[in-house]
Amino acid sequence: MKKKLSTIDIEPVSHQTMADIVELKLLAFLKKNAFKPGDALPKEMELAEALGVSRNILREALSRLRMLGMVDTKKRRGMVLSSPDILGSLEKVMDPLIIDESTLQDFFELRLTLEMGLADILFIRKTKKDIAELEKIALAEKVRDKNDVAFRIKSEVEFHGKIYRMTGNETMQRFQTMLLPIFGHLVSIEKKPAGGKVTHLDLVNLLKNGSREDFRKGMREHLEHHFKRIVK
Amino acid sequence: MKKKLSTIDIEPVSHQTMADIVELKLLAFLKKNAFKPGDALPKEMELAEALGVSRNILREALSRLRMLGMVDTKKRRGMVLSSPDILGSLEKVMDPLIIDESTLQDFFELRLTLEMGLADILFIRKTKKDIAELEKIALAEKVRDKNDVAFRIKSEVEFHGKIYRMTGNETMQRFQTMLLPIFGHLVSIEKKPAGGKVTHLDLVNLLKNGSREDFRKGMREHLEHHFKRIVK
DNA sequence: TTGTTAATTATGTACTACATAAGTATATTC
DNA sequence: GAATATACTTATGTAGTACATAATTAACAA
Repeated sequence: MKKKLSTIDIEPVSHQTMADIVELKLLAFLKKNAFKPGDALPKEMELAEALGVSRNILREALSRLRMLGMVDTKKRRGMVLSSPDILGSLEKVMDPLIIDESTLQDFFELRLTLEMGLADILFIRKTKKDIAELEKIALAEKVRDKNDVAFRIKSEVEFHGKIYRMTGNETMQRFQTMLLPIFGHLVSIEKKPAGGKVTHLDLVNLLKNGSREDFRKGMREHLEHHFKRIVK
Repeated sequence: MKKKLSTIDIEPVSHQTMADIVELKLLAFLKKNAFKPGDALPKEMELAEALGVSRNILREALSRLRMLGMVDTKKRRGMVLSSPDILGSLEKVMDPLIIDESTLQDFFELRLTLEMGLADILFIRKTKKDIAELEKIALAEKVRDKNDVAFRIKSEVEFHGKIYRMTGNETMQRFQTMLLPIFGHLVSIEKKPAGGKVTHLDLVNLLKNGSREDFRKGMREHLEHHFKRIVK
């Protein structure tokens, strides 16, 4: 699915460098030995010798694992395996400008899918307090000029962001925040004032008084505009 | 939310190394100059000098970007920015053994949310051929012993994997594949024979003859067992 | 026990040297 | 003159050495 720059659709020969290989070997080493977070790793020199590469190369590979948050290193003390920050690397790469079109579309759909699936968790975790806050956001829109594009976008982000926060799922939340630029990038081209028949306020009321399914149907209507973008 | 190994919940002082800083500076440099895939980057020595670090350090940072698939380097030709493989880094880190419990739970919920949201795209993209293949998978389960755990798991993976493939969304598909080990890890503890009142075959029929909402309700029933795991 | 100092050591950074592959220019052949 | 072969150049890939730095340990003093 990855779009090639050239017209010839052929995979270039893989240029595996030593760092690439060492990285894979380290990952395999960690999995094979069932290392757990907190476990101490061998010293750089020991690893380098065992792998038969220079300390330079080893450090390039280690640097990658460090970036992923998989290993922590402290001077003198050595290296320890740690719980990686899963989404950290994703965040670094999430730039609409360098992601190819087809993947952008994929993420767009992924976000819509999430939004449609939120109802279940939402109805398990929703609290009166959260709903009140959400309502406040929705109400603030009423008093504003509907043609104020900047405000509309800000409000849109705020509302849906709040919904994700209401799930209590930090990962989901981060994921959504990460997807925002993509969403913005894709819909920025559109000129329509967006928003379907179901408003944010309607959604709040469905969350308050409606059923899970009612809310979901409302959300679907609300997102109808975006679903138009999905083609067979 | 990140669980600490120690009982003392305090953030350790950040040990930013030169490689960390250079990595960030490079990312900022790329974004600021609005580099697009295919654009040529300055040479290593030029970058190193501009940043005031040794070539070693620069290469550690570049190695990270290379891993992310953001830059491609060829001898003599230099470096070019490229469309990163977004999920590539995620796949490397997705190891249930080293991910902390709370994040695992988050991903579990994320997967359920996706599954519940799939109906919309599914009903846009479904084809007779795909449904027939899905039915074949579901039918194969009938003739097998229900206590054959290995087969049950394999079939479960196959069925839901097929559903994701039916979306035509490669990213979503990869994402699901990536989440499988986590799912497996979390449900491996359970002894129940899983499976709610709605079977795979029921889902196939709903996909064939039912509405979007019918299918979604069926899916919810089918996953009810898993939703039990989600607590307030 | 507490506090200070010195020695130790593994990581962090810099620098040099050379190998290698991929362009570029030159020379050769027909 | 076009095509091929050759030598040259250059930027990345890898190796090795040297030293700075911070954290740990040990020894010692108050």
